[in-house]
Amino acid sequence: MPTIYDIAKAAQVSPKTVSRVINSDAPVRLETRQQVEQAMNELGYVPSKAARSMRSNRSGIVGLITGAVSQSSEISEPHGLPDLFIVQGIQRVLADEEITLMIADTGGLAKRIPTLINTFLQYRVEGLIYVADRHQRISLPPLPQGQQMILVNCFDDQGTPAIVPDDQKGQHDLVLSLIKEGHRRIAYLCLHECIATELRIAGYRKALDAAGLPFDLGLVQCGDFERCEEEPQLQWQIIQSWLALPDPPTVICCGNDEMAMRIYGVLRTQGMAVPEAISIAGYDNHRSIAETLYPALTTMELPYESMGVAAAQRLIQLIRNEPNETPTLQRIRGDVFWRSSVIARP
Amino acid sequence: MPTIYDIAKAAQVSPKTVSRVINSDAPVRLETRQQVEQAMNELGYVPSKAARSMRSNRSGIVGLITGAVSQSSEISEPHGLPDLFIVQGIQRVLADEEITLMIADTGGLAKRIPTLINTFLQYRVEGLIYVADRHQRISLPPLPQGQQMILVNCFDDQGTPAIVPDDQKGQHDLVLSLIKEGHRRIAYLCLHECIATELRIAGYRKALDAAGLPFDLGLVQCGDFERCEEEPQLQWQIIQSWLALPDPPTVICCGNDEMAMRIYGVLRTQGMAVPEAISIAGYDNHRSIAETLYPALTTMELPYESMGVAAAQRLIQLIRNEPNETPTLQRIRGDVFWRSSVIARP
DNA sequence: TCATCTTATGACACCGATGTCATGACACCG
DNA sequence: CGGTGTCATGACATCGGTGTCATAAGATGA
Repeated sequence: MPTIYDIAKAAQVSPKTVSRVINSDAPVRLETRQQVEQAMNELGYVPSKAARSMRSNRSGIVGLITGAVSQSSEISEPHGLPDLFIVQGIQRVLADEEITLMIADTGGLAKRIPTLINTFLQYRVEGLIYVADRHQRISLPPLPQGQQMILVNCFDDQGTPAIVPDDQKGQHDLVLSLIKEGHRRIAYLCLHECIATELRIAGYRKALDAAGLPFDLGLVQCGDFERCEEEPQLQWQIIQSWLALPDPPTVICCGNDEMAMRIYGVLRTQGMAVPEAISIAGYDNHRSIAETLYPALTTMELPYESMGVAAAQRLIQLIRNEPNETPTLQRIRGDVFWRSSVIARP
Repeated sequence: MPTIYDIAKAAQVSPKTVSRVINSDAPVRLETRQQVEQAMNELGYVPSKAARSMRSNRSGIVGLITGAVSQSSEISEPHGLPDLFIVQGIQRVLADEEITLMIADTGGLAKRIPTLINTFLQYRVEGLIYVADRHQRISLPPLPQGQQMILVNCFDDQGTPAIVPDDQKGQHDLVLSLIKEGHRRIAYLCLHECIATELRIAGYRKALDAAGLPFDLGLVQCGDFERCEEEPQLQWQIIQSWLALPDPPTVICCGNDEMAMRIYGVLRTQGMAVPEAISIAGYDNHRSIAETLYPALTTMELPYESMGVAAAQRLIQLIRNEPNETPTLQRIRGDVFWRSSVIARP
């Protein structure tokens, strides 16, 4: 691979002049410039980032760490991996700023994180991004003084800037649009207990309150049985108990689109048509499910791409030392995606 | 960020001795080593890859380019993105070899590829990996002499080493296991015309041949209507025409798991139970669909992770200049995942 | 016409690591 | 006791760029 010295020799100028042509940071005579450019083309010159960043102390690299990390377990569950959209959002913003993204995966093992961070530090990354696979509280090892970091889909107690989905507002908006379509009895088949579930139940309740509808504790049940053998039966039992009520629900909100997909199966096995017999709503807008299901699924977007964009923009602000008045915890809102699994009620 | 000079000063030795402690490539007196190590801990020393790679000419980086690139179109379709598994497989192998992966995304725009490659060359990557989002023929710009590259999920005409799924063997194995379970009339609702479809139809036919079953052209139909409004009706028309045959199929192979999911919906709308009335098989083993559908979907694995592993291993061989007798085009096989959407026929 | 300024260029040091070679202190051997 | 070998360490150059300063040529102005 040729260097500026090779180019300098070929163009019969000094290396510094070649540098000036490359960076156009000082005037160069047209004729000289052309000689240099010709030499660069002929020799196929590619500048060395290593040499450059050594001199300038700016690597142009941002490091990203992903993986299923929680304080509690080390289970790497086969996740749907739509959190890749977060990465895509980040990537897009960084690419525009000519920043290169280095990605490392924990493979679900939290203990690998310090090693990964260390590798990134060796490359003198200008910033770090940690992406969790679900909304959670985390705790990462301390970083060297001055090293910028952003958390995505998670947050910590040390005041690290964090980007999370606005789960409360999300469920709130979804339920509110159901109410607007005439639904009065709204069941919620939620996920296991976690931060997202907690927030979403709060949002669900708030929406009912806002519409002056009563909150019926019986209409909120955990429908997440971790895909065990008996899950369909257990889910059907819950639904049956709801249907047996004097005032049964007209729509079921599911904890996520995957659960909604399974509920489609359960209902149809029992001869209940969606949405004619009962409406179904999901959460996540996991497009390969929501758009593909038949009928297509009404759902609330988990704004992964927007979160990625927000994270990258915030990190760039930090790197450039620009002033920002964003709160530490930045909540990103999604949209309701209205499809045919919910029908209006008079 | 401290350098070896800072460490050297603190430990009262020469920078070279610090280097020796770090690399343990020459004997250092125990006492001296401890002084140096203490200084490194106290100052929080992190070696600079940039400086290192400049001296050694080895960056320890491999660049990966992904994105929907084809010769024809520039449409970035909302793909299920399970090709992330390819990246994970690659990542895992490279991490073990202490190679860092840099990932760039074309965002579906082929014209960005030269720029991305150039960026990687600036970092002096030791190898490049190009991952396509579906099995296809591609054509990439030429690389500098000696720059190693591997294609994944695609291949070219220049003899670049490539890793692709063995689509023919895959469909062949799937159909063969259906036959083993007693199915004699096997319908195939395939995807639009593409390399994978071509190969899979060949595999389907070969399996029938091997079992001495006749190939009925009428049982192979394209069921891919690009999610248009009328798709369910069109698909049902095809299925209806099959059911009207004097000897109707007992199982339908779908072009992928997404299509299988939609067929579940269509069949149930028409009051047909899966698998009692008719069995369904998919392709891809897109787990968030196959395992979540009810009943769970029998399908052929698209061995993305294995492909990633194979690609990384092959690249490392190339980088290390190890001899290898692998053919240019390396086909990776997957397994049949037998679930409850197919029942045995007597 | 000479001082001053601008333009175009080069010489040289430096970023942070490592390879090469030199050197001083011992140990060992004949 | 002198020659040889090993061990532990340091001086110095080098990788490929860029920042700083110097300098020569030509333009401008008093």
